[in-house]
Amino acid sequence: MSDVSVTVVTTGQPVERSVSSGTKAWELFADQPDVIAAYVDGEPRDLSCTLSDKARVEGIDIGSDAGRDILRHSTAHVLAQAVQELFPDARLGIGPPIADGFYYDFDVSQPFKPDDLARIETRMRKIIKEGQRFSRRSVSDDEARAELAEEPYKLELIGLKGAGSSDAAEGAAVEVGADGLTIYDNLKRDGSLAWKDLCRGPHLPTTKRIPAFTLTRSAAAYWRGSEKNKQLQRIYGTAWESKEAQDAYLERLEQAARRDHRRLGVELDLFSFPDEIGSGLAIFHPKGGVLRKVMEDYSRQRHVEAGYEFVNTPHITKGSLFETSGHLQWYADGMYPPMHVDEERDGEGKVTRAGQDYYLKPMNCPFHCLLYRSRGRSYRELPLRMFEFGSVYRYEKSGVIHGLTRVRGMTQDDSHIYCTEDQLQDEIRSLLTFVLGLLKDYGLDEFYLELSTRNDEKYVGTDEQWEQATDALRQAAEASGLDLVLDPGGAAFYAPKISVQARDAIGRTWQMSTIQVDFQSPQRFGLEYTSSDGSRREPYMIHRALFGSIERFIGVLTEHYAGAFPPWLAPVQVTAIPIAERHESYLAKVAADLATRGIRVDVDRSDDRMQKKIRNASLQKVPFVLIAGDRDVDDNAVSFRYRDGHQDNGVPAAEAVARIVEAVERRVQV
RNA sequence: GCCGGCGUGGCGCAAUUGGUAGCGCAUCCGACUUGUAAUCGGAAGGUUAGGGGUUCGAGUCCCCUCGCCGGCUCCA
Repeated sequence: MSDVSVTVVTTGQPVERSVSSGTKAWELFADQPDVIAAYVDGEPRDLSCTLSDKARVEGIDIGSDAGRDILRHSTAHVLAQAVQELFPDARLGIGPPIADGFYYDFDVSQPFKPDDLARIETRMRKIIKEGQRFSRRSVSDDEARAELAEEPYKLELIGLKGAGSSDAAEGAAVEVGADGLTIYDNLKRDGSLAWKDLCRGPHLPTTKRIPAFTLTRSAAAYWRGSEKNKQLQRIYGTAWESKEAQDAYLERLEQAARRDHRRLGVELDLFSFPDEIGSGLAIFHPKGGVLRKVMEDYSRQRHVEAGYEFVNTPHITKGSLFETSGHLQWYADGMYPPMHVDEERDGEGKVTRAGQDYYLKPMNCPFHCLLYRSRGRSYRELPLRMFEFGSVYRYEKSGVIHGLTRVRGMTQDDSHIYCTEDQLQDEIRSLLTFVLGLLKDYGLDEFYLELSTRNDEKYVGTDEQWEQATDALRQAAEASGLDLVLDPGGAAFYAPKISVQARDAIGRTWQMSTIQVDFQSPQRFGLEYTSSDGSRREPYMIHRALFGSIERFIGVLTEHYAGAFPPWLAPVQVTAIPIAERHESYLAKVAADLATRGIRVDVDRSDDRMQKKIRNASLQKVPFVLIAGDRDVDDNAVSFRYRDGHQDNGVPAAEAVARIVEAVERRVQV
């Protein structure tokens, strides 16, 4: 038996090894139980693959990103096997790994019920216990078609194989690679076939190598992600390299649930959604109202400094405005239906006076275009920056409404900038700086940008216009130095956009600000200005919202801070707690001092015990708790208690006031 | 919009096979006045989301509407 030479890479160190011909990858890693697959010349492969001469082999650890993907993908296979054993009529969709888990789609006559998930999970554990081997074999297209004759969705994927991955469903790449087709057989200990699936692989060596998994939920999902297709039943699950890793993940989910803004909105008395008003329509309670006011006030101040002019426009308009803008053509479904007014009829019901359709506005831009057009404009007044907290109403589909982050009524911090071609680039760049600076002031400081380009099936305007607008945005985005991610086809019908994505305290990203360069609206509204040479020109228009909407931004910040807002945003900044009733008047004086400095302070005069008052202030996440008893009164001092429980006792009252005022003014977190 | 789940006082939860709606917190009243996350006692509060049906009897079963939750699709 001849030897072959392979290079084994462990922790970055390549080592040449000579092994006998026919050696399989697993033999190199026999002493490394965490290695479940290997890169062979850069390609992920099963450990059962045979190594060729000069191969470069690197083990894939089950706990690495690549390893977890393989683990989860293999677990998805076990799920599918269990489902087909329990529900023989179930047809297979696709089953890829996803962030933190996996799913598999099935076409079944009856949607899965919660009880079914429990049964399926039990069956999966049985399969795992059996230690079935994942065995790979190559097949021709015709062989695959013959073997998978009962699986119409797999056949469809085979048919798509050559068509380019963009046509296939997201996640389908794990089933069908660019190369030849492969089928994975699940073999029992005795070598008999338990199950098989079309799959590119690689997989774990055996089902026994799944250390921890759980099925999380079932839901419907459209085949290949299109509403036009049939809905399949999707089962989601998660799988981890150890029980501990899975527990940590489940704990993270619980932590995330605890900072859910919908829950905190109730607990902190910030806002609510009374059924009587309607879905997706929030009311802000006094504490949420203060938060909102502070956010708006600061935003207004920054807009004044940045040279914006403040405008105001109504909530409703005749439909013709949105015919001009094109919104009725493209987004009528997303608008509240019109109010038909002023129509008159005679006794026989015959219309004697035609009525008018009024719409709730879903956008502010057409109004701002009218504002621009209200008189002749000179190049001297450009760039003209109009700002408005504009309330808009969108008839979002019932299934998408979610707390404050997806609502039907919202207030945008909306702005439209009209400028010359020469000013466009500078304007976008300074806007980006402005946006990022503002978001940082609110405590978000990790960003990347997304560039959404034309949707070829939904747009107006010429190729040149789109190219120019997209280039302008791309250049500004690249100049920002932030990571830029492409979102092909993600633009609105009238303009490409840059969106600022912000990462929150637990690593989730949220789309915040958007900046769009629009050539269409100025044209549709016939906007122009007189240039220095006396000619009439069409201005460029930039749409931008920094918060997106105030509602959404409050939702995001609530989750980012888990309700523990920095002092400048906190609805109640200070709660003063007397040790006993006789200390109330002393604290009232300190509180009055704070109040004159603009601090939002409450003295807790309830007849609860002071321990209870501390608990209440903690639950309300008040940044500063000031406590005073005999010792403090005698020393004209107060004792600080911070949200993390740490103490700072005997602080002179004047210093305490100064400390609080400074924290608020500097907008720091405490 | 689609699929599934759910809907009990302000909030969080109970109510055996259909058999007279309970608890904790919050609220109100009273007592207590205490140095760092829940003092004690009492009172009040619900047409069980709304409507219809089955039944001697419905919070429990069936239908419709509304709303919420989890996904999918969508998001100007």
